[in-house]
Amino acid sequence: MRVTRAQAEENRERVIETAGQLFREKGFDGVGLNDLMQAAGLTRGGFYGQFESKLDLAVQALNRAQRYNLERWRPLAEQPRQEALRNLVGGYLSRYHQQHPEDGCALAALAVDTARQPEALKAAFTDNLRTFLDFVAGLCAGDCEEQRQQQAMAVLSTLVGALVLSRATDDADLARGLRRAASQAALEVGAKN
Amino acid sequence: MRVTRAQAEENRERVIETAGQLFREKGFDGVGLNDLMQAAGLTRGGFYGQFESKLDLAVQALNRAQRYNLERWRPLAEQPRQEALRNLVGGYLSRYHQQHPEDGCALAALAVDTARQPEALKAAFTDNLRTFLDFVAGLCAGDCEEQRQQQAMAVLSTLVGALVLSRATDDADLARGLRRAASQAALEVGAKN
DNA sequence: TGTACATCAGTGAACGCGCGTTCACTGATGTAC
DNA sequence: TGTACATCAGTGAACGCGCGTTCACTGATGTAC
Repeated sequence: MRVTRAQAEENRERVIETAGQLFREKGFDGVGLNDLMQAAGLTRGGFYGQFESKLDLAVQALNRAQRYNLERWRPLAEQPRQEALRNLVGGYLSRYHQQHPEDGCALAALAVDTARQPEALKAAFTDNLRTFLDFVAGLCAGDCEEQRQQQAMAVLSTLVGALVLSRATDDADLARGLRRAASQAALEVGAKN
Repeated sequence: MRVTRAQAEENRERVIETAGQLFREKGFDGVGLNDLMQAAGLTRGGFYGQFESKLDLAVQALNRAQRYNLERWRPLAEQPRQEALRNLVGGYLSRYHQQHPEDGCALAALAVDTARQPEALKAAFTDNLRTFLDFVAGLCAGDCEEQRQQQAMAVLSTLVGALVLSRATDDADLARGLRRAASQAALEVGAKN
């Protein structure tokens, strides 16, 4: 049952991406390696040929998911700042993003889970958080770098909080209210100079 | 091994409170009924004499934890609005709250977990969220109820996001930066009229 | 107030199940000649 | 280029363990007389 090296690498990648989706949807503890490998079209036993441990995979899946996620926002940097910020906020607090954690920001989907996991994962989370903050800071209107960093921290906190709360409620109106109110506040905070 | 009715009731309460702490610390999936009952000084088997299911307990524990939590903030309503809001924000984004989810806001500690759980739990979460939003709205400075509600949603989103992110990072400076920047933004948003 | 007995809070073993991880094995791939 | 063999990606059974849940049992509590 051996497989081409290229095929093996492709399998490995598919496991990482599938894991990224499943973890964001169900949490680290909510996904078994069996489900995971099956979802990637492989069998249980192959896992330890590809990864050191579940934690090892978690680190890679978090990195991958957030890298892809950032890549999707990246084009915004071409737009005028204010417009870009508006688009970021609008996209981040869209109904789609609320309803599809598996295809969204890993920081929001996995922050609480990460807080309960070993240092290795928190370190990876921190890297990704910093990268995203830098990106958001680039869309903020403050007139010095330090101010833009602070704006980015406030803006991202608002976005993540609203997303996380809106996902936890069963009331669609309340969820929309949260996203709307947070959008407005985030824009105000980020567009000041 | 039968026990006084009063004692039984006391045991039940202790299980609910212990569960509230453990769930906030380790998540719903991170706590087994065995650990839980042991932490409450009882044995595994007694659980189903007291509760219908783990989900049933989760609902009660979430309600209890958030009720206690709100009671602690309640005295702020006696203070002048602006001061009260400052105290709420300062306390919510304190280092202590960051480091002690088990003794803090259940909305922040369990939002992501709740999003992955059955409707019954999301409904309970929603009730508690509404109650907390009403309380926060009472400390906001907007000049009509609707505006204060929107301010409360934005403020709480900012608080929850900053808390959740600060807990997931291993960098104490970054965590402090997030709490600071979010504090300032939340105050600005909530104190406007 | 004292005795006889029904109630039921809590015990601890057991249920089937899925977890993360290990391992002997398979057989196509990649390599050496 | 063709053959012989070592490598190793992936398989599937098995490991010990803890999960949520069930249940027969115990014995002090609460109740009826």
